[in-house]
Amino acid sequence: MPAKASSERSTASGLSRERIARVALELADQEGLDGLSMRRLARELDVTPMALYVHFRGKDELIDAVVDLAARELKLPSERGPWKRQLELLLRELRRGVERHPSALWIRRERPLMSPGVMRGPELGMRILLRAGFSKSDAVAAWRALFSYTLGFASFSSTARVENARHHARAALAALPDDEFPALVSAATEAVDAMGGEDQFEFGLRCLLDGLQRRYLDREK
Amino acid sequence: MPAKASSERSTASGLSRERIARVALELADQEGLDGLSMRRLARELDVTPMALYVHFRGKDELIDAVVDLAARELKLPSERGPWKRQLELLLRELRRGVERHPSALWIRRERPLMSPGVMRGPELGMRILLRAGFSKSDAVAAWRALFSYTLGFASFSSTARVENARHHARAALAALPDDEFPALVSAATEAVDAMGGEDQFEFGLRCLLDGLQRRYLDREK
DNA sequence: ACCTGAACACCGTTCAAGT
DNA sequence: ACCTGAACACCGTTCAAGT
Repeated sequence: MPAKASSERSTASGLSRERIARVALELADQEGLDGLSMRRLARELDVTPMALYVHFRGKDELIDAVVDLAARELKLPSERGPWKRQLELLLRELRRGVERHPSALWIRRERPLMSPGVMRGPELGMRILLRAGFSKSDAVAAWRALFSYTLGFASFSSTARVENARHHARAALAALPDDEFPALVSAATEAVDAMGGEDQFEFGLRCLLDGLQRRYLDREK
Repeated sequence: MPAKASSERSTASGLSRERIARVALELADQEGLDGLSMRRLARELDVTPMALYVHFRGKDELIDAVVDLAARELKLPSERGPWKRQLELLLRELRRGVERHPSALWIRRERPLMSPGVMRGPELGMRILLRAGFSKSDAVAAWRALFSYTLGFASFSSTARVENARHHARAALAALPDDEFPALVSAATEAVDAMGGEDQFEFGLRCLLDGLQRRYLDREK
């Protein structure tokens, strides 16, 4: 019987694309992106490194599957209520997804991954914007801005990183010469306290949404 | 005589933190972040891998020096004119810096780097915001949003990546089932055309600045 | 102080072989 | 079709030794 390529049937040793990707995601979550190696993953699965190459062409393909898997976990919000509220919920969920699987974000470095799993978020975002009255190209621009802000915040202000980073930051800020960095030194306490909070994220997000509405929607009235 | 990228003559013992970091940055620019290895860098410098460890404790310390070097290249704008204009110029320059040295961005993954070189930008940003009338904690929040947006855009919408990515994106969007992704498929042309332009960046930036002004400054009047 | 050379414990991947 | 085992060309870093 011919098997579909994407079928999740497990073989004698219990290996399948599904299972490999899931264990790889767990491994990356626990040990960080550097901990996710083909050899380490094979060890985790009690299998030879080369066994993985039966299911994936190489590490890149495996990694794409891992990111897609992580993206599928997102619980997309319902499409009810004001458009700004819908986008808030969507981007909050996107950020929480990245928070859960930080390494999945850094995996998407050079090549843009556009598998169906990862495109569910963008699809919903575009739908909300189009329905709100944005033209196609305005909607694309608006989504781009919202998306950049959200992933940028998750990348450089993640709470996970912040917990480890806070004392480091405090020391680094204290070490800056205050004749050269007066603004930073004077606001050091505020800066450290403010690192990576969910509130900070939501506040910036609302500012961006306000601005988008003004520039794209209100101008025609 | 083999043509070297670096112009200055190196004597037999001409190794220094400065020179090592500069060659490392060139290497990362040319070959990507994966091309920057201690062994490869040593080969480039006609030296044993271990010679580098005389000047740097390890790869992490070297990499911090590389990022700091890249950050020092930024030509910060003058502090004249309206505050929104000043921030526009600053963040545009920040984005261009990342565009010039894409790998420097991805280096800052786990640990937050706060060397004097990289803090010049944040310092100026904070100064502008404080002078504009933002309170300390509002200024921190505002900078955080602007910074996240800028680096997020540079990370996920870089023109460098886009040139390589455009046809890939076109194919990937075309491959999405349009009953499941109606919004994306209908705006595919706009989405591909709009990828990573400088205009897109500036437009989103202005929206964010507008929103920040409304939420933080105008509310008190 | 500055650099070399050998060594250790890792990588991703190819290739030939086993079942 | 699925997996093993050995091999190749890489890593970062330690340690002892040379100058």
